[in-house]
Amino acid sequence: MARTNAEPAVDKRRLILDAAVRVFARQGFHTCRVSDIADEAGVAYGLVYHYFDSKDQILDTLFLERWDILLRAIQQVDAEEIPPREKLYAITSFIVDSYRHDPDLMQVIIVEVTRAANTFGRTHLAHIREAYYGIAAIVERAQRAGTFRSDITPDFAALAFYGAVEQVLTGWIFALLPTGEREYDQAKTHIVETICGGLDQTDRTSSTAGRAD
Amino acid sequence: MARTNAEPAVDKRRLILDAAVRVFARQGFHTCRVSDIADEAGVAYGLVYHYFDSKDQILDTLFLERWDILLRAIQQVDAEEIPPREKLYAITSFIVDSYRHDPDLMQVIIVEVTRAANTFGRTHLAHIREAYYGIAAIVERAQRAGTFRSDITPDFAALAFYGAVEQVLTGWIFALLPTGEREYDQAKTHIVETICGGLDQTDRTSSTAGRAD
Amino acid sequence: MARTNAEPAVDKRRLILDAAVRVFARQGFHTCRVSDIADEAGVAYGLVYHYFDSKDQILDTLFLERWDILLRAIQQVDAEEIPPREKLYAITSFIVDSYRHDPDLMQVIIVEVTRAANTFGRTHLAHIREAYYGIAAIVERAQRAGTFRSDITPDFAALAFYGAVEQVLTGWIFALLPTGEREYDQAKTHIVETICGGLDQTDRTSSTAGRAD
Amino acid sequence: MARTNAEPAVDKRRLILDAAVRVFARQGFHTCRVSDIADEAGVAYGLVYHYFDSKDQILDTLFLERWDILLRAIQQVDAEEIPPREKLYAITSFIVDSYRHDPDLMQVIIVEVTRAANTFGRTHLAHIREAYYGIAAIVERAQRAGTFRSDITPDFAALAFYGAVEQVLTGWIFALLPTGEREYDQAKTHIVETICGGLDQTDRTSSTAGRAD
DNA sequence: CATGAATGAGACTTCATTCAT
DNA sequence: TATGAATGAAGTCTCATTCAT
Repeated sequence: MARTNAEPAVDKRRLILDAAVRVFARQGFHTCRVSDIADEAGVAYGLVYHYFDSKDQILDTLFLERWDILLRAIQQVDAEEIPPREKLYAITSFIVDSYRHDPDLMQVIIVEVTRAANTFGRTHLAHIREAYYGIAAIVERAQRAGTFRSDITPDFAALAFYGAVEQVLTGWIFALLPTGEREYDQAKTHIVETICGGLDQTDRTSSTAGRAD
Repeated sequence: MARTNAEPAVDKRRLILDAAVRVFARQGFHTCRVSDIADEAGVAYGLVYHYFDSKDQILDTLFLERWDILLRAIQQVDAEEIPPREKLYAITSFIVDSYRHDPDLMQVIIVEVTRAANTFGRTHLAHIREAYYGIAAIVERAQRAGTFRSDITPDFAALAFYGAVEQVLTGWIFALLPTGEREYDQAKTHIVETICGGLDQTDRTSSTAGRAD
Repeated sequence: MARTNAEPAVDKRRLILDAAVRVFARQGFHTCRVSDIADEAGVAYGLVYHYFDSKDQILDTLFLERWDILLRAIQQVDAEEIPPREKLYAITSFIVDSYRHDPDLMQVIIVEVTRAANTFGRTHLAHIREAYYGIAAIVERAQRAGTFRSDITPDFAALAFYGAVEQVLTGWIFALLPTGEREYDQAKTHIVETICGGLDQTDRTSSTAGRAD
Repeated sequence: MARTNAEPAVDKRRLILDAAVRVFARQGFHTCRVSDIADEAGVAYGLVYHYFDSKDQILDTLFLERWDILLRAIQQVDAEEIPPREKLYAITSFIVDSYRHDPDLMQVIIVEVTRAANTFGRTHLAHIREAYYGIAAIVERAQRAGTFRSDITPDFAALAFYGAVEQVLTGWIFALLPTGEREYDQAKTHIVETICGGLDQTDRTSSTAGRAD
């Protein structure tokens, strides 16, 4: 008779989603069973199907929730009046911080969706592509402004940039690269430096927005 | 009475491997059944298990066969006395040409192994890592020679470089980028230009070994 | 609105076990399929795996359930203050009555476990051995009391006794011996008479606890 | 051009049978594959099927070869003019010595045929039964001669006797009883003593044909 | 006789999803 | 909402047997 308002004590739907993140990260989407998620969330098996139509839909939900935030971030960054290099830095920073704050979720999104080209990657190709387009738009504008070289197509540049970022995150996920606060911040600079400045030794007087460490 | 030597008329094992490449590329590893491979190869179901212990082992075999060739190519390139930028170009060229000559096989390797971080990628992590190390070694040497900047770790640079290459191939596989002879050759230059020269507009008089288009 | 307690209308697990007894007895463990059990029980295929990990585990469960009862019976008999011959009679009686009351179950236990030395018999050797030990303990005590001769080791006597009992049941199972209420009761006496009294003609004034027929 | 007579250098058929005995004893009939037998025999896979119609037939052959020898031995024993107790001793002795001389073969016959009631035991029931009948005939004659008691049917006595023998062999096979030359000889006496003399303590002046140890 | 590659039916087990309560 | 028992389709792998050489 207590709680009479509509708000439930706990949002079971959220409970399930959060549990799914942990389970997917730990066991992988295909290897885990729906019962593992229910167990992790501490809810009954059937309740998962009360809130979600399928196991797939849980991952879809997790991905879309987060990816939309990323897309909006990219758009927002592009709208700002800052140099393109800073825009790319901002995007890199957003992604890296996303991993820093919730490594499980980002691992799931990258490993199970973005890199899972044959399954969810294919399903969400349109969404994923939008991120590329957003980045390509930044590149294109920079090219028109003369800040970026024009002999590399924006699409291509966007792919290379995103590929580098994703690979670095994959490196963290699979312990190919050291992790840590310092590494995360360095990575932001290094990615942008690599993609914008290139690996070649040149006379460098300015660095990425003074963030060089 | 012809063929009297021990060589069989057709190498059924090879037949199965080649069929598996087509089936994996078309349907994906997890989606296809072993019978699909047998049907595609035109052999009996059981023969697949005569030559391979499991469905997994078929993919393992395909991956290892090809990946070892890549690893050797990287080592060979590193041993040559050419500028680091040309080394990276040679590696990129090798990978892109591999895709050009057998897109199905490269698709399978990338989509089902290299990017399938939670399944085969994990199994073959050690092999995959060796490619990174090979590239990192090239970067490191270039840094010591003063040709590459030294503020980006070789491991990091290798990951970014390989990430860009793989993402471009993924772009072709999923039609995010246009394909074609011209595109393949351009991609080689662009990847190296992006990673080595950077996206920034600078005074560029020389390009990658005269291969600029 | 009737049944409101947690007790299910029918215990499906029990339903499956009982069906398995009938199927194993009719077709043999190796010859039957899991679907045969499910069909016999009138449940879905998957439910069998909801309650049991494997087909093997079903047989294990059936065996262990029943064998533990036998072991307890042997222990109980040994604890009583009756002559050793009566103890052996009680054990024989218990086994024979088990067969009388549920011939299918006893057939399964004997044919598929106890006599299946290479498969389940090996798995449950420790349990089976315990029965021998229990019988051997009775023999040993009788030898110390001077009731049984001491030149035959208890282990050996136990094996011979159990072997005779099991062979008689096998005789019933495979129609080598006539079955029926009368035969079951006679068998009890005859087994004990044979093992304790021997086949030799002697001056016999007393028989097994007055149960001679 | 050497060996021109019809006799082959080695009897491959025998080679296969002997190998099968070892493989069946080691791995069990159901657990081993036909290729295991071929490997053990050092012959090609297909040759097994040149000499035998099926895997089953190999076991059938092994069993029948040996069992016929046993049946003949029983008949021969029964034909002799010796006391029934000595007849049973002779049969026991024959079986125990068979195990002593070729434990693998006897293990296979007992474990895979005689005790495998649901598979080969059923197939060869008629043959197995003949052994019981042979023993029962001895008992019956002894009953008519007044040497054996008449209140136990010959069939029943035969089953009990054979059951005890088989169980003792099973005890050796599965290490429930100690093995060794001494144990084998003692077992002969003990089995006959148990079945003929009984476990009861009585005034015993004569033992089994002076073979008591 | 001898070889071993080739065949293909068969059975277990998994697990996402449904549904009655 | 909440529960978890019930469903059944799907796919891998085994291995006895056949057959071309």
